[in-house]
Amino acid sequence: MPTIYQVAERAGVSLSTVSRVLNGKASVNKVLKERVEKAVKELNYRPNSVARSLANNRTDSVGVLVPELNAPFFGDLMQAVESTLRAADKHVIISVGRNCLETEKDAIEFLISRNCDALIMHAEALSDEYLLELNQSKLPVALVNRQVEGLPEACTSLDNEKGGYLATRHLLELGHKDIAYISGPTDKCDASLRLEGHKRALSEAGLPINPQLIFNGDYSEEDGKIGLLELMARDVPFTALVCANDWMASGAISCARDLGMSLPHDLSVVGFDDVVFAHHVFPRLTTVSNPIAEMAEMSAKYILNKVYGQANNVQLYFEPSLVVRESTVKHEG
Amino acid sequence: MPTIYQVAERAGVSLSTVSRVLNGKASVNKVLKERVEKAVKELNYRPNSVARSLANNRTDSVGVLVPELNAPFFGDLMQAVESTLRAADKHVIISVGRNCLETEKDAIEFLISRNCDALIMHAEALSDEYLLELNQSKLPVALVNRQVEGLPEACTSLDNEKGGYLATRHLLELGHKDIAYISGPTDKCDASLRLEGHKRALSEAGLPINPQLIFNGDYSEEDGKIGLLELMARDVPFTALVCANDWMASGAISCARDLGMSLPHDLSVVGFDDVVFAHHVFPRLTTVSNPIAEMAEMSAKYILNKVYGQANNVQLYFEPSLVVRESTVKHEG
DNA sequence: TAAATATGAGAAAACGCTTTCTAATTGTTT
DNA sequence: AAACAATTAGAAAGCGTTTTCTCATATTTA
Repeated sequence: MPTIYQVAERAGVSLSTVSRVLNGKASVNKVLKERVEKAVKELNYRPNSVARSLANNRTDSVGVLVPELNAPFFGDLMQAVESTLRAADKHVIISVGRNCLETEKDAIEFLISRNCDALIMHAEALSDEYLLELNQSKLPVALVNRQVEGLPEACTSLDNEKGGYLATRHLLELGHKDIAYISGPTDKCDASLRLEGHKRALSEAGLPINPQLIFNGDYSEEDGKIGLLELMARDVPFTALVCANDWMASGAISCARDLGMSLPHDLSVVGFDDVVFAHHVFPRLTTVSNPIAEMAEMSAKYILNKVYGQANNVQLYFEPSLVVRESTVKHEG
Repeated sequence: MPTIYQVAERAGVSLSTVSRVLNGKASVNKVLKERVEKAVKELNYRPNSVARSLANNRTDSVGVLVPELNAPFFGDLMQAVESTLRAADKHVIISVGRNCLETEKDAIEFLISRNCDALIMHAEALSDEYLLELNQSKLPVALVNRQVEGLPEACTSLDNEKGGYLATRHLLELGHKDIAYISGPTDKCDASLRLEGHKRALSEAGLPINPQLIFNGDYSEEDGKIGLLELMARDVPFTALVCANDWMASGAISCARDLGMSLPHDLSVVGFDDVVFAHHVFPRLTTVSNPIAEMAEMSAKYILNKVYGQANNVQLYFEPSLVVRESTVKHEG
């Protein structure tokens, strides 16, 4: 590997001059500049990014923390972040947090020890305070799909309340009056907001909120199944079901079918997130779109602005929309 | 951020000594060692990984190239690589190749410019020669799910031929005699091997190979649909269908249902890969498992051995197995 | 034309480590 | 007890850049 010295020697200039033409920050005599460029080509010189980082105190790398990698939702997130950052010649260091406080902290320590210039994360276990402190003391952070108090411009988020509202209103418009709800873990704000939206839709329609029709799940497919079984065991009839994410919707649907129900006729189901498999489930799932890829892209652009001096427009707040497929039908009667 | 100098000063030793206790390579007087460790704690010192890399000429980072990130198959791969490498304190730099020669080359250039110590890739467009040269001249590579001539120990792969064979034999055992096949792109060796396996199963059963029952797709969901339509248009009856991956199987299944067929009764379908959504499709998909996560883990371990002096056992060759679910049933009659 | 200012290029320090080389101290052998 | 070997610590060079500082040359102004 040739170094900047060999380039300088070959071009007959000092290494400072080479550095200057490479970085284009200071003006260099045209003749010398051309000689340097020629030498760079001939030697096939590529600057050593490690040495550059040491001198610069920046690594051009951004740490990304996600709960897991083998899930469609986070795949979309990663894809968007990678391509946005890559286009700016930054690289992405990934790290997995498993939705667990310890692991998330570890992962962040790991990324810090790797001298990332910034962090983009979809972190669920970490407290607001921790994130605030991190952002102030160590390095800039961007949060995807989460609001944290005190970091208004660093957070992209979705109007989850509206999402829950849209899901339920859709069912109401189809004539359903008895609507069950399988929630995500209510200590997570997205889950509780979705539930809020559901309740608001019911209230607006003048319908009561029956706690017997609400089950708290953990967002897993398994809990979709368990939730449906539990709701049915309570013996309060319902003709439609809203699930706080697509995984639980899928679990509930296959459970319903195993129970001998005919879908969507016997039960209309709405999901949330519109992940890639939503149209693989049968009947194809009516769901609420979650623009995770766009949110992730905006988080990346925010970092590009904040840390690398770019000037992209960034949108922080996103609206969900309803995607009507075949898992919901008019209530007859 | 404290540097090694401040630690040395505080401990009253030279920075060489600090370095030695940190790296544990040379022996250091017990008293001094303790003083250094105390100073490290008190200052909360963390070595600067960039400076270390510059002195060391290694970055403890491994580049990973995948065609895409928002697909379950590659999510599994990434997850396995990340956790294996992370456990060894190496970090993963990701890069996306889009299955396109230009992009894959770009991605590799990008990773090289980032001074990765090694590359792990699922590359489909790059030629064997290119990979060989890369491995010899620049940096060690590991190939996931691909055989390349001349790099026997660097490749993990699956017995695709056997996978195709298993899929078709399963249908034969269920009494099917007229079995259609939707292949992947036959210029990719995994696709052509799967097809070989299919043919061998037919031959062993004494059945003819009818080219009218074979359609060449491109592994996309869309082509599963197109393939089924085309096969049916050819007017050669069949009661079962093998698809060279789960995406095409899913496309074919939903197309069949749209055509008014009742599955699995009217058509048994087998997929390939057993990706996460295979059990979301209805009927739940019978498919051939592809141990991509294990292959990826082994590729990571190979790199750990080769580049970082570890001594893991690595398995390079994997056997697929059949996962029977509900999309295949006995042929009646 | 002389003095003052701009411009461009080289020398050298700095970034924070690892590692080789040298010197000093300790322990071993006869 | 003297000579030698082994062990351990410090000094300093090196990794490949960026950037500040300095100086020489070119340009402008009076």
